[in-house]
Amino acid sequence: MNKFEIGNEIKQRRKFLKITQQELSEIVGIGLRSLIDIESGKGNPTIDQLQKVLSALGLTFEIKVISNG
Amino acid sequence: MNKFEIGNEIKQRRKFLKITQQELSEIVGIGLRSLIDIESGKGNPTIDQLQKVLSALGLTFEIKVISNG
DNA sequence: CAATAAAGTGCAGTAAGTTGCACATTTCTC
DNA sequence: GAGAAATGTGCAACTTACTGCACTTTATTG
Repeated sequence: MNKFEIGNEIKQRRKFLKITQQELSEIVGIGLRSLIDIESGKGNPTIDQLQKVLSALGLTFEIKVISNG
Repeated sequence: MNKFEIGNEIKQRRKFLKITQQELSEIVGIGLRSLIDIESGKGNPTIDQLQKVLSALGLTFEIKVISNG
């Protein structure tokens, strides 16, 4: 899962919840500009920022071992 | 999953693979100091850095919807 | 299609992550 | 338990992310 996929997941989820980037940025407490960059995959956010956004959207992330099955 | 848990996952995996922090930092191409901070949960790395470390360890991460089931 | 809202961009200042160094502490190994 | 290896810390420089602003482009709505 790369930055673009992450951005898309976030964007999809935000749209599903029917909120704007502006609204989400205010809910999360990060700059609108940062959120835009995250969603477009152009940014390189810190874990804290990513966590905040995911959390606000009812999302979370897990670490997994890459398996061959 | 918070930064401490992430750090622990990484540390556990690294030890499982029997490599030192020094070695892993060289494999990944990041500073030893950064890796130490990531493993201890003190750092706040960018996605790029986290991805590099996870990838080198044969790990990956997924975004999931938080469910009530 | 005109008006408005939403999304996206370049830029520059501010805040924060990254790194190596020198050193301290903990953990192995004999 | 001495010596060595691995892990961890404070610090300062260097680099990069974060943010708001002014503006452009792309939906959306009447």
